Amino acid sequence: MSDLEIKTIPAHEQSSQLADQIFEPHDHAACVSQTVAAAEAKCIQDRARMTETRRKVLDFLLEEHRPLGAYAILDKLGDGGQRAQPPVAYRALDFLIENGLAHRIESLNAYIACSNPSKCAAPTFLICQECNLVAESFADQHESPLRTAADEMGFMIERELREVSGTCRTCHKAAA
Amino acid sequence: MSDLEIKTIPAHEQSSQLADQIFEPHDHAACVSQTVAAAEAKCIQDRARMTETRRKVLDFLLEEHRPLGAYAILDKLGDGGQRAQPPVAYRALDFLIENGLAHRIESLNAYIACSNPSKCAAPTFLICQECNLVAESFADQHESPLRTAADEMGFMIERELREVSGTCRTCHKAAA
DNA sequence: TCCATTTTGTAATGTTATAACATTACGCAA
DNA sequence: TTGCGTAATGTTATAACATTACAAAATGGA
Repeated sequence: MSDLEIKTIPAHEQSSQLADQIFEPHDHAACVSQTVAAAEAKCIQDRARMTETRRKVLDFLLEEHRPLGAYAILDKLGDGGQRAQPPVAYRALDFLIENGLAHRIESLNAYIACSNPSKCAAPTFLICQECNLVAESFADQHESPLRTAADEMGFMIERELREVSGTCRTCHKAAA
Repeated sequence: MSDLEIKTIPAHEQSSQLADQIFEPHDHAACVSQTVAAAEAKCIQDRARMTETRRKVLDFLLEEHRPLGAYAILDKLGDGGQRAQPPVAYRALDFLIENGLAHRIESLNAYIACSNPSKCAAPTFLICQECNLVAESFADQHESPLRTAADEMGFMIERELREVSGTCRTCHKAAA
């Protein structure tokens, strides 16, 4: 752990983790335990089984707010010994994604834990190209110009993918 | 060519090809020649070289409003004979993308010709999961909730990726 | 014409993802 | 506790997508 100054977030605010806290020093242990708790609650509610492999993969994804490639996950699963086979990681990832506990970042071919399993739907990702941290924005997208355009042409939206790359405030300040 | 009814689009409107025309029968020959003309003009303007391979790849991408995978392009380049090596396709695609003549659809790992090289910036893709057609929407995104959220947290946007999957009007009607 | 730069050809390799099928573990009811 | 059905995992093979490296050829300008 670093000895940077840590912001403490009141418990009642933690469940609505703001995207920009990701890009700054924060109480990450709390961040993890809170997300794990939400994930477990969601599994119980949805009668989904959180097995050992799935749990491990979720833990790996939660280590940092940085996406992991499938093969990085396999390496971690192998842990120095023999590396697990691809389907092991992909199946766990499929489970986590189907149950809203993780997301795939299409522009990076990589995966990240959902930072708020209880209220996440159609998230937007903010990807900092400097520090590689990725935050989820929960900004309401119901009124987006895109939805209006789709509506007008009779296009039924099923899945919406939004990924934004750029520079976070912290990295931008550092560069100046 | 099919003998479906064709809509003729006045020349002065062709340069602002509407996304929903993609999903319906339209004068595709005009569509192609118009886009090729715009692409050539852009190359001259930007002092970019439209070589034979690049031209072929652009032609392949223009055949239909459907994305092509890199290896499909390689097959077409080989044309029954020996298949070209991956870098041949990827270099041509890089060129086309850098010069705004083609786009990569991240959620499909595939590529599509830009339907309006002269005015395309930060497009949104509408992907029909039934017919696999992909349209670009040029809806203005300057006022999106996402931009506001990014602004507020000091995140500098460099690249914006928007891909929407669903069902186009034509396929939706057909299903009913 | 010569030089510098861009483009092309080709081989090798790396990375990501799925298919197919055997085996094991788990939840539950008899 | 046993047996059964389902879910999950292990394993092998392969498909699909992408990059690196380097030599040869073409191109355009001095």
